[in-house]
Formats: sequence, C-alpha cells, structure tokens
Amino acid sequence: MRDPTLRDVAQLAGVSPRTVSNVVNGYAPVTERTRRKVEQALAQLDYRPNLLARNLARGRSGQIAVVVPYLDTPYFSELLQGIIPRARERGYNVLIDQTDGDAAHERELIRRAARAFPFDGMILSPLGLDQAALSDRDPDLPLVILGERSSDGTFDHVGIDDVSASRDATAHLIGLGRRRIAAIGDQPYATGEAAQLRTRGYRIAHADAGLDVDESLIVRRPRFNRIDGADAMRQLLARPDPPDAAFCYSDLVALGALRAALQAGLRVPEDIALIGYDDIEEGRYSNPTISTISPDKATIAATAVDRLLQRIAAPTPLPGIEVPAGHRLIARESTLGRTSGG
Amino acid sequence: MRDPTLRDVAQLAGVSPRTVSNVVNGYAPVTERTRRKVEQALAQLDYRPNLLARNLARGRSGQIAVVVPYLDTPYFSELLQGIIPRARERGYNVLIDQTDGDAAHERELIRRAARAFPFDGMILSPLGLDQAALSDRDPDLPLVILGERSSDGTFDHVGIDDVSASRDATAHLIGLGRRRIAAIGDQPYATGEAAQLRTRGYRIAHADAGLDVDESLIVRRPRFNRIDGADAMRQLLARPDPPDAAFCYSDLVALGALRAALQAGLRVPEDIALIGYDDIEEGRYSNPTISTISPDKATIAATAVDRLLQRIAAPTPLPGIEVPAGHRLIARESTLGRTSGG
DNA sequence: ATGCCGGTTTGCAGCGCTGCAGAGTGTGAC
DNA sequence: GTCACACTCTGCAGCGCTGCAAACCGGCAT
Repeated sequence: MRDPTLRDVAQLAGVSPRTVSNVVNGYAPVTERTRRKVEQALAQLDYRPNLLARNLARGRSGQIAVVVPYLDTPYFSELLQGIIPRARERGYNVLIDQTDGDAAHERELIRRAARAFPFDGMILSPLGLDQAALSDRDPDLPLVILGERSSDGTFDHVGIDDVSASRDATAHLIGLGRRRIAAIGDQPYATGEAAQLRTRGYRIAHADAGLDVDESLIVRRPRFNRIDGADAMRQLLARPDPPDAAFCYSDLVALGALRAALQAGLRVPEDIALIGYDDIEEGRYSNPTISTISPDKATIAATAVDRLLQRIAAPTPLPGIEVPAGHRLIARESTLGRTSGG
Repeated sequence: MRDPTLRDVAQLAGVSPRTVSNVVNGYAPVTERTRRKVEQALAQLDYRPNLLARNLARGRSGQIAVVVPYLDTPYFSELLQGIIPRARERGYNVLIDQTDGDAAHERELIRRAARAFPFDGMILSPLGLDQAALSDRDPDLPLVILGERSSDGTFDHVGIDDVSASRDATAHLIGLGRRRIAAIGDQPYATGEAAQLRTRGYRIAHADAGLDVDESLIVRRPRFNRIDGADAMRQLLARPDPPDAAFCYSDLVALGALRAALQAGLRVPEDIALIGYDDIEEGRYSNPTISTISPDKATIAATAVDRLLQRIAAPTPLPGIEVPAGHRLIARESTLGRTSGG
C-alpha cells in the first residue's frame, strides 16, 4: 500500500491539503474545530510526512554530516553516541563519514566538492587540515570543528582547554615526584594544533614547578593511536636514560605505551607512570587502569549540535566562536598504583 | 548562488532537460554528438544532481539504516567501518541508529513505526528481538540481520558459524590441558540466539574430548560487555573450585574477566586462561593480549550491504537466506602465555 | 515521391510537500 | 444595515528530478 499523503488526510478531514500541512507543522492559526478534525484524520490514516518531499520543498536536507578520522577510535564513537540522539531530537539526521585522516578528503568535504550526500551543515573533527585548507572552504557551509583547530572566526570550535588540561596532567605526574616526564604525541602545528597546545601545557607545568624540560623527551607521533604509543615507548625505553613517567596525548597512546612498557618488563606505575587523555572506557578496564584527562564529552556533543543547528537556522552567517567545555583529571592505577584492594 | 539544475545545463547545451537527465544517468541511447555537448555543459556549470529531488522522483530515499545496540562497542564500530564505504560506493548513504539494546526500540524500527528518517532497507544487529517480534515486522522492509538471529526465510542473516567457532575456541582451551572451563555470556534463547549457539559449541567441544560439562560453570550474562565479564569472573573466582579457563562470548567480556582475574591476584594464563570472541583491536593491546575468535568482518560488512541492496532492488521479495562468513582462531598471550620475547 | 521504421529526443505529468498571496468568513463599529 | 477588519483557510505554483509515451528525424524500401 502507498503511504497516506497530505492529500489523503485532507480528503478524509474535508479540508485542504494546505490546512493539514498547517496542522502538522503547527504553522498558521487553526481553529480548534478544524484542528480536531484534522488530527483525527491524521491518526486514522497513521500519516507520516514524507521527509524527502518536505525537505525538497523546504530547500534543505534535514541532515547534518559528522566527519571523524576514524570511526573505531573509541573517543569518536563515544562522542557520536552523544551527537546522534541530540540531533535526532531536534529533527536532524546524522550522516557519518570517516576520512581515515586523509587531508584531501577532509578538504573536499568542507569545499562541498563531492556532493555524494546532502547535508545542511557539518561537524568536523579534522586531522590533516591546516589553516589554509580551512580558509579555502565553502563559505556557506555551516561548520563546527571539534578538537584540533581553534576558530578563525568563520566557524565554531568546541573543545576543552587543551593547555590547562595538559598542564594538569603533567602537574599530576610532577606532584608524584616524577622528574623525567616524556610527552608522547606532539605534532607539527600545520596538522596538529591540539598537539601543540598539549605540548604547551606540558611545558607550562614544568615551568610552574621550576623544572627544565628535556626536549628529547618530547616525542612526535603522526597519530594518536595504540601503535604510535607502543612505538614511542619502545624508543624511549631504549635510551640510556629512560623516563620515569609519560604524558600521553590520548588514552590509546597511553594504552599502547603501557603495553610496550609491560612487555619490556617494567612495572607501571612504579618504574614508569602513565597518564592519558580522553577518558575512554577501555582505560577503565586496562591493567593497570589508566589515569586520564576526562573531557566533558556529553557537553561537547550537545554543544556542537546546538551550535551547528543555530548556524544552519541563522539567516546570515553567525560569527564563529570558541566554545569551551570542561575537563577533569581522573587519577587511576597507572599513576597511583593499586591503592584500593579492589 | 543557486546550484545549477538540470534545466540550467539543458539551456546551456541547447537540449531538453530530459536529455541531460539521460546523459547523467546513462539511460536512453544518446548520440555521441549530443552527449558531448551535454557533458561539456555539465562540466562547465559543475552540475551535481540534487539527490533530494532525484530520490523523491524515484520514490526511494537512497539511504539504508544500520542499527546497532551500541555504537561504542568496538565490534560494531569496526563493522561500520566496512559497511559505510561499501554502501557509499553503491550509491547509498548510511544512517546509523543505536538502540541501547532496547527491544521496544528495535521492534519499532522494523515495523517502521517511527519514520523519523527515510531509508530503503535496514541492516540490524538485534539484541532483544525474539522470533515473535521479528515476525511482526513490516513485511516490505528489506532486512538483513547480523549476528543473533538466524533467518526465518523472510530476511537474510549474515554471520559466522557460531557453533563451530565456539567449539574451536573451547577445544583450544581443552588442548592446552584445561579441564574446568567456564563459559561466560550464555543467554536465554528468546533474546540471545547467538549465545545459545556458542554454548552449544562449548558443549560439543567437551563431548568431542570425552569431557563432562560442569553446568555451574556456564554463566549467564545479560550483555556482552566489560562489566559483565568482570562480574562473572569475580563470581567464578569466589567459588571453592574456580575454573582454570574461560571461554568468553565476546572480547569485551574477556577483557572484563581479565581485569577481574588480575585484580584477584591471579596470573593469566598460568592460573586461568581466557579466550574471547570478535577480535577487536583492543584485545591485541591488552596485557596480556587476548586470544580470540576472529570473524571475517570485512566479508560480513560487504555481504550485508550487498544482500540488502539486492533485496531493495528486487521487484518481488527475495527468499531470506543464511549467508555464512568465515572465522579463525587467533591464539595470543591470554592462552599461550608470553611465548615471544617481544 | 510516399510510407515505414528504428533510433533519438522531447513534453507532460507528477513525486509529496511548502511559500506565498489571495479568498472566504464572521465580528464589531458606525 | 453596511463596511472594515482580523482571522482562517485555500489554490497555485514550484522545489528538481524522473517515468512514460508521444513526437521527431533521417534513411531506406516501395
């Protein structure tokens, strides 16, 4: 059977299709009497608006794109879990795209070069975009950026304060008496603004404590994943003067580093303490559990959606702003040791 | 600026909009001369079809829904990584929905009760659907089920052979000399057909080896996640006669169990060997690494998409079939111990 | 020259909905 | 009793595309 249309409902209710539309959308004023008739007809036919038709007529798609580098990175899937229902509540669907960290793909998307699917706006977590690429984008695309790049005034940026979070993490290690603290995950500014900010926080914490930074303990890594963490740790442990702690720029890096440290026969945290970043569930179940910076993911997800929908709804482009989200430090076994009996 | 339409291209090329449409879609025969003219105009205007309009006219949405219980379960996000590009290649977008394992929500979706978003077919990984719920669904909805439920002839089911995979896993433990092997993750048939199949494989492996099954070592758990694994393991270790191995019905369960075992001061695998199921990346980085059953996820993802698109394209409903996918056992440290020096 | 044929191209209508502006209706003021 | 006005409701056109079937065209047989 064909789905019932506005016309079918109108016929049954004895009104015009336009009036049914008004009732469905709550648009124009409608008398109580008419509304009742229409609503009854709607219910009787179990009418559902055809979203394709509605969106075509309205000239929008009703969809937003969420673009992340890797879908199987827990941080992103946890974030998506917050984004999808929020957008759905507000009448938008979410299309997910994964870039594999391919900068060319990211650039294409924000230029709307490949219109493989329709969307009204985008939440993007870039990995390889430099400022030039960001400037070259479609200026009419409502855009919210997560992580990495701070706003240049043409888009919104939602994220935690990487500098102070990183300072907190590093200070935590210093507070435990560690003095040779590695930083794993630094990246050149062009592709990793967030990484740069974290390194800055790391330096500030040292300065705060009156400690010098051993530059050779700052390890660059192309990505924030397990293998990078493991490699970096192996490299650090091969030194004559290995570190006694490491601030890892993601929990995955920390988990990789942990694996490498344990494989090398070290005890964590006794021989080397580790702290990560992101607070993914996995870090709460590893052995030992991973201390971490926990960003307020629920707020980030909700804010990103809300800001994006505001931009989409705005008749003229809104100025791009920085939206801060909170974070807190969660100390677990990888820095504190097995304190509790549990 | 308004995006160029078929009409704009037609005007520029000096042909009718219909002909442009034919060229774009490669439909009707078009002379080389005409094609050339049109293609030039297409390129000049950088024309992209409006998918909303196309789909409305064609009477389809061009989207498929992929419904999983939890997006942040690594197994599903790894699967999605295979599904999304495959669907995109074939001209379909993927809408992701997460049910939180809510059976009512799942039921609603397959009955198409809530048409919050348009889709032409669905790939569903159910968690709480019994056979009755499956039968009550919208019969016109092309459906492919992953895991859990085998086909009743009205939809396709894609999955590995749970029985033989589970037998392999259990046999591996038996082969290592373990004799008190727990099974963690059993579920009542109504909601967990896959769990039942795994338990069956577990029994068969015992029978093959001429061993009796200690029924009290089969532990039921509502879900397949870390906390379930940890709880189950604590419960098992509290017994006077704890097991010396456990076959866990997912890697997450195994990771949870591992955590609990280590917390209790046991050595893995010396005191208790563990094997999981799913081969998620996390299990390759845990300490120790987790032995597991590795399903051929790439094939599952590709096959699910292909079958679904076939069902969507079919003029009359296709008979539902079982599509097997391969699996293999990967033995790692949680059963073998630290064999390699690495 | 006429008719016929197969291959190309086109026009029409419509997918189901909404924006807009106009038509209809009832009420109160004069 | 008449007019103006505010409030409801409706009709039309169109979003951009495709299905369908008719129209067209050149070439060939008669």
